[in-house]
Amino acid sequence: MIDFSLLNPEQRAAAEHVEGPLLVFAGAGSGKTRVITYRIANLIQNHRVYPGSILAVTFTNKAAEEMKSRLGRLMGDQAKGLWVGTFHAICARLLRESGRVIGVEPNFLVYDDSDQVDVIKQILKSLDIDEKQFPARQISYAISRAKEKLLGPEEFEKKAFEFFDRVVARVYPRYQEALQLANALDFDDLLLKMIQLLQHDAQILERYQDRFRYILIDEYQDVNYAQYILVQLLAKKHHNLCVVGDDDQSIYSFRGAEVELILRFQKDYPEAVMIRLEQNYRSTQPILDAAFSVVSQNRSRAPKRLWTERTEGMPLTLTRAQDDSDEAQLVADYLQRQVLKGDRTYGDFAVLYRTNAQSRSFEDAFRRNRIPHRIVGALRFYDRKEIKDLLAYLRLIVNPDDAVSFRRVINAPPRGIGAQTQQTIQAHAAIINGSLWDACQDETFEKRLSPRAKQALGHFTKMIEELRQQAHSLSVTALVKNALERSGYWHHLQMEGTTEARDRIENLMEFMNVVAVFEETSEDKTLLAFLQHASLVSDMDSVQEQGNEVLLMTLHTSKGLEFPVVFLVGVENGILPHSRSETPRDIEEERRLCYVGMTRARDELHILYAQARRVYGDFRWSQPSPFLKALPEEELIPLHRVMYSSTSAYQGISPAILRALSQEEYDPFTETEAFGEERADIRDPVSPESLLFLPGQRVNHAKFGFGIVIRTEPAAQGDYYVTVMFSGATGLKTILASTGLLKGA
DNA sequence: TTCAGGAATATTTTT
DNA sequence: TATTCCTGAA
Repeated sequence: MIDFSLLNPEQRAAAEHVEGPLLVFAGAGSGKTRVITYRIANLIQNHRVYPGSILAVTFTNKAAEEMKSRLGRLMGDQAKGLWVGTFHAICARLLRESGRVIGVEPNFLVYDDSDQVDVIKQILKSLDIDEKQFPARQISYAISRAKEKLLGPEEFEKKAFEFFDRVVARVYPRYQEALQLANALDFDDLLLKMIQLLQHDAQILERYQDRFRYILIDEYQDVNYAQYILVQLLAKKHHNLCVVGDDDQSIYSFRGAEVELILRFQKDYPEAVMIRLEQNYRSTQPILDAAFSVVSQNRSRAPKRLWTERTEGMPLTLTRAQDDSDEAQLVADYLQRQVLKGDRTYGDFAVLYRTNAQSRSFEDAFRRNRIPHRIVGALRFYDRKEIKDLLAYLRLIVNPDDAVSFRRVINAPPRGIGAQTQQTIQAHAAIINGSLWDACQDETFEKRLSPRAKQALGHFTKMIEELRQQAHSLSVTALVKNALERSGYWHHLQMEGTTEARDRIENLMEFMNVVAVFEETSEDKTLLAFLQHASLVSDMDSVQEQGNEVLLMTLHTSKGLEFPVVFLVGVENGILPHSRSETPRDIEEERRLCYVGMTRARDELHILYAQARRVYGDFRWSQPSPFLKALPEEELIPLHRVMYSSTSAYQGISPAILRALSQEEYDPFTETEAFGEERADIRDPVSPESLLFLPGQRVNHAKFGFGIVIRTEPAAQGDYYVTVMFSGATGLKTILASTGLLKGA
């Protein structure tokens, strides 16, 4: 039996809802996943719903995994047979099951964005369109947006009036043909084809409607139009649709997400029950208040406000830094102190920023200060060149007609098949109206090549052909090994001997681990199954294990996570909101981004901005973000005040006391005083250089002379002991940092 | 064919 | 400032 007593009344109402549409507004940290899992458990255990008739859709694999494991914990084997997965994974699975009737072969592979761009580049070349004027990326983006709106090439063509769109309209149909030829679907196609399938065949539609009697969509504020239509189709018959989301956390409109769709839910389903989860189990009240004051400036949002039982808490800090490196140094100083005092460990902190480029100054500062840290999500595992190359080999083994993979590996590593030869292949393929692979196999083709190229190409095709043969008998692990060896890829990397090559080799070995795990856990152990699996998981959760390190990430990647202490940095006009956001709609999304960042914080939230920063090389002045004007000013203190106050137990002390610690009133919006002066003024009494000692550092003592710091350990009252090895006969001594007898040397 | 150096370019990125 | 992509010389 499920114990509902752990839920608050609203959570419980949502979890106990059985029939009919349900809309749950689940604010940040409101226990959303708990509600979802309890509701599913309730359906199965108390209402005898067959697990296989429940469909739970998420946006990320991580969320899907999380849900599965929590369901498993809650009810063990009873959760078996549930459909839990991302939109894309579920569509892929269903299309393999019954996509044939609309011409989708079950062995299709999925093209990711860089594959798309590659295809489009080729098309641009063949159409003689200038890539400078019409970048492949932008065209691919335009096609993707069209598909999200369910516009096929013909429909798009009819609506394409602008110059750029006219070009897109020429590329789009060819792009589709190219995918068809390679038996590939892109991410958007997975949804598009699924919808086509359901609209094409009433029987199949009804079969799926009956199969998925209970549908649950997580993060509903992020659905795009295609996903919305798909959900409508599936839920049409039984109306047992539960959507969970938070319009305040909609930050993916550039990927096609439409907030309006969650706000419209009650119009779509007038009988829908609406529940708001407003109790927050994560942050302190000051943090929630500040976050609310920011996001409530938005005009288009459903009314709601988070509250918590954690009414006491450290007030936010708002700090103006001199420039970006000063900003990073301030953060480094602050967190280093907390760790030295024993109040926190490195893993308690997260630095959140708007753009990836901002990570640089923090990396520099953290490295300088020997602060363990990790940048999250900058380069995804499957986006690495070596991994993509290897995957291309594997895809080519499964399907030699895959043009993208063919081009990718034909000369990687360099094997003497250069641009000239590749062009010849391309041209011949066009003549015989076949794939690149077909062209190489064609008898009349060889005459067109130089002997040298002929030999090189012969080696290549023979190698692929042999690997293809082996695919029937060998395990994926063995195939991967063979592919790396036979292709010369492995050897090539080994020869290079650079650190970079070493990294690549390491990544490839990590990849082999992934393969091994797949072979252990998957039922279908074929290479095809592996590729299909790999194309839908990008983040590789397995290598993301936590260490005790400060995490750095963009605001986007921070969604769904939480940290004891959050530094929200670079909160400046032009960065947050970003200068590229123009319309009021854009600005509202930027504000939500700010809100998402703020609500990641459990105990402490520190907001920083710089007066100037280096942008693409040159210095530029910045202004604080207009979003900050919404913050309750009387609650704000700059970080220096907290840092250099003699009170160690800053946690839990009242805002009044903290304010009293500061000598003067602090107004974050006046730009009058010279910052340098203010800074010196604050730092002088106890500058960080004089109090912060790290192992390995050289120091000078008033009496003992020179020495090297061996270790530091927390003492009372925020102070700490520094153990130093002094030169000469003095040897080891332990000195209390606050005595001020030690100086950096 | 390859590789080195110069020009162009630089939000966010669940799948 | 860094990175990527493209062009021209060896």
